[in-house]
Amino acid sequence: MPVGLTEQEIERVDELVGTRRKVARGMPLYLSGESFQSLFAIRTGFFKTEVVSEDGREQVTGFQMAGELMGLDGIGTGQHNCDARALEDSEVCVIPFNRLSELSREIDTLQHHFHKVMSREIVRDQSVMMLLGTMRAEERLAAFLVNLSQRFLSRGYSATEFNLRMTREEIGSYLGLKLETVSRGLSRLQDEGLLSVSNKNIRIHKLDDLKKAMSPRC
Amino acid sequence: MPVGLTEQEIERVDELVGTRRKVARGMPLYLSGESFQSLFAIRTGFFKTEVVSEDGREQVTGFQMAGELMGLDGIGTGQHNCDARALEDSEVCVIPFNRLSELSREIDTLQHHFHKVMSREIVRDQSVMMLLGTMRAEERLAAFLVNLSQRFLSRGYSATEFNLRMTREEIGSYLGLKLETVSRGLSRLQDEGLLSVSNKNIRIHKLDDLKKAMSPRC
DNA sequence: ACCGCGCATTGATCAACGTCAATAATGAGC
DNA sequence: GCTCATTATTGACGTTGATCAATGCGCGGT
Repeated sequence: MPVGLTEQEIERVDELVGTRRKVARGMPLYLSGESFQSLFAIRTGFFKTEVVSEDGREQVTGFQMAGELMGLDGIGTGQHNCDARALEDSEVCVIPFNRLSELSREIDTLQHHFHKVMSREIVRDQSVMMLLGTMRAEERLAAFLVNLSQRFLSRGYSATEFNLRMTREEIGSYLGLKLETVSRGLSRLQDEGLLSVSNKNIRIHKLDDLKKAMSPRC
Repeated sequence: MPVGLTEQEIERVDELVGTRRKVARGMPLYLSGESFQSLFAIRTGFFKTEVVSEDGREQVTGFQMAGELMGLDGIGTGQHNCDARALEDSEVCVIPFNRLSELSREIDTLQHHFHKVMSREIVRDQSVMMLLGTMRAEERLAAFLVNLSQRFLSRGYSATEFNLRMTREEIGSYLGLKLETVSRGLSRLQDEGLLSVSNKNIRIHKLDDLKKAMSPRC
């Protein structure tokens, strides 16, 4: 949350958070087409966001964890443009968007912070475009795991040992691969000694080499 | 530009636009790493945005035309995160970001409009992710052409006859394909009678069928 | 108007990934 | 603790798009 606020301002930002909401594993936080009213800040848990095209194609557009903001895609049209679904039992803070708008008009630090969050989401999406447009299957997997690793680390968890919350199919959808290719890729990274896979449990042995595996074949 | 403003507000939004800037074909509007100060609204011309990864990979992340806003990616870090380059001689309005921030704190219509623009950019990026993640080469090409067609139409130009401003290689980079694949795809769409290609000139004969060509094989 | 280089097209071959299929392992629910 | 459905692994094979290569064309610059 933004720093550099007066105590009074902090109080007002606190009261901005309307309610909390629990979302059980597998349940939607919101669905595409629903009216957009609020943003959601994840307190605990893990989500995926997924877009469904007219012809029925599904694409996972991201995995979100504690501290991240969801729902930004709904501002433009007033309707949510993707489904957000909990991958484990989760809890979110509900942030009514019109109150956020009002308050950010009064507290410029809040305004600036909000703009930064939106901009970073754009940059994140662009790096996924790069991944999908230019990387080979094993490189995508390595990039995906390194990204997860860094995000766990920044939350105080281990960067080298964690449990995946999503299935191979969901990983594949996110990375533009089929689930079999994801499975083979993980097996291959394991064979190369970079990590151990046991179902959803990942132990990274050589994080440096995994980072190198994001780049074209050595 | 936003509607529903008083005359006084319109004046103030007008004075927000600091200067204009001309960018010759091939020249950068900004480069990755440069300090972010302003957003740019395209008055005339055509741009591409491109990200370059650490290991040297390049990915075109979008093509922008008159009326569209560029530079949103720089807000989060204070530095531009991609290159923006003119594909033809162009002119932009320079919008100093700190003045936009101030003014949007006073004019809520402006604030809301700005938030919508950012949100739509996120949604646009997600639909590119869908394209890159799930579509086959010819489907991507069809989707690309249909998108261009609609954007020309909404600007008062022909939806069925236009000139591409970018090379096959740039199209390929955007679509996650090699330039040869782009060329073959265009030839194939031509053979199927959906359109005519003559270098950069495109004439769409069957827009409906082209839209259908975005979906999996019939 | 001309020249030259960048851009586009097309063909042949190849590798990566998808598809289809069979089996195994896991864990959620009773 | 057991069972079944879901998820994951692995193999064999097919297809798509990448790669390599050669040729032709057009347009920008002088």
